Amino acid sequence: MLSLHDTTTGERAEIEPRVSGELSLYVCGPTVYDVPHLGHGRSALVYDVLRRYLEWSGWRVEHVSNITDIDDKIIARAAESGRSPFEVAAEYEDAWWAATDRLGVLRPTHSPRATEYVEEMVGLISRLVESSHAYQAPGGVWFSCESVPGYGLLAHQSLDSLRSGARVEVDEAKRSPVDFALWKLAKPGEPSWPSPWGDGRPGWHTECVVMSLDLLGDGFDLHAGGIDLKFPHHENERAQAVALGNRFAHHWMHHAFVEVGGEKMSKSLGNYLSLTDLVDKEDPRAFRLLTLRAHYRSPMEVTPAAIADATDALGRLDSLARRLDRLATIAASSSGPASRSAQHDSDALDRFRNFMDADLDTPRATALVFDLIRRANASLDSGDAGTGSRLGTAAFEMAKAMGLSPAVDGDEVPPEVGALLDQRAAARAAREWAASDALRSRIAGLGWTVEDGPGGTQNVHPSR
RNA sequence: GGCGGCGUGGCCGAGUGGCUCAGGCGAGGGUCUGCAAAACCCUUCACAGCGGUUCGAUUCCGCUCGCCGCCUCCA
Repeated sequence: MLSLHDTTTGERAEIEPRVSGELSLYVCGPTVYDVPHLGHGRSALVYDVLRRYLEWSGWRVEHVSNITDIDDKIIARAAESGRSPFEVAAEYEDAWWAATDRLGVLRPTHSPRATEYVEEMVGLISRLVESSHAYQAPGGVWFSCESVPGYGLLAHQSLDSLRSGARVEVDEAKRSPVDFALWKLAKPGEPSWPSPWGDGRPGWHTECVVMSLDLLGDGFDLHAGGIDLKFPHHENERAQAVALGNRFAHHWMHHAFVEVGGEKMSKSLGNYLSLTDLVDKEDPRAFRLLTLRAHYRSPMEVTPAAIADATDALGRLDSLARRLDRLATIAASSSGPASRSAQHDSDALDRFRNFMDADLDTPRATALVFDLIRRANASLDSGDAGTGSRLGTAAFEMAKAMGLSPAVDGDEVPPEVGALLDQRAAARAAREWAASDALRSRIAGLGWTVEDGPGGTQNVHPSR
């Protein structure tokens, strides 16, 4: 049974879903004002792995992740580029899906946009005003944090200490520095929606409350996001929901940052790497493997060396896959009984489940995969095809449960490469090694790697 | 100031009160191969510092040093 570290208690707790075998999951998605960076990619991957693992285990996962498509930063971006905020949001939402698709992240079951929920947000804010949890002031409507008992649950701080540490200016007509905007009145030229308090737009913290409750219902199982969202964003979401009598999320989980030289990667620090660039230039699986090898609650560095490291490691996965494919082809063509339906190694799969169930210990799960790869190769080397494919199949099964698949060399060898391979086979048969080596170089120049075995050329695949 | 976290071998990065102290990458040596590649085997290796608890600590406690995050928008 899956247990996860819960932010509210600071302890690991077993996930007890509302409906057995089903997880309702809400993940805070991106504000689409720029291309996504590696930190956003990690976020998408962490919850993709959670979801895939649960689905692999037979659960049904209702996964909601929002798109914040109206926000001060989007408006600012639009202003500086002479476009409408809606054009800006659409462009970067496209970039978001394109990048996460390349990462192999499953699309959420629902991905609501903030602008689709403005009416509902106005309704929620109205109820907060009516129940005196919110107040109108110049500039908009504000939420009164001290009106909610237990404010600070996620921050693990009392309202007093939050108030004294607040770094925000106390102007803005706020009654308390911790209070936050529910509704921002529009300045001239800004996009706006009608409301009882005047035309304006919702504050950021309200959309997730409305959308999660609408799509998942109260008491949904798990609310998740980056550690920076813990406070104030999630605290404020919870405060609104609780103020209106909701239980809100049952469990809370937060993942750590991608860092650069020990510092948080962020737009404001200017030290970010674009996710879009990464998935264009590198094997997207390398980034997934890196996120798997670091625990989700630990910070991780993503350097070019780390990407190269992970890419090389993936080579082990791919090369075993080719080796087993070859074996299966041989077995199939000889219609022999050998290793046709390879059985999983159930002991290994049990260990895998234990690791994953223990707060998603993907580092150990990944280590297990690579250990199995080594053992599978060793078995194959010793001629034990049955054990080799059993272990290898288990490794691939686990990798799949974490969203990692061997690269399939689907594309056929192009004719010019095929011709060179034929020439090389002839040269080798004639023991003309110099000619053979020259041909291998030419083939490599065309982007293909040749691997020979005792009986001749065993494998040709695209170089990486 | 409050709250939270980090400091592991050449590098990345797990984990644990003692047992052969993950895994990947790298380096060196082997096996295999015409040579390579791939694969396997072997070697290399650590727990920031100082105290304390303990039969025994990298793992627990305290302190020191260094670093980071949140308390403002942020995955």
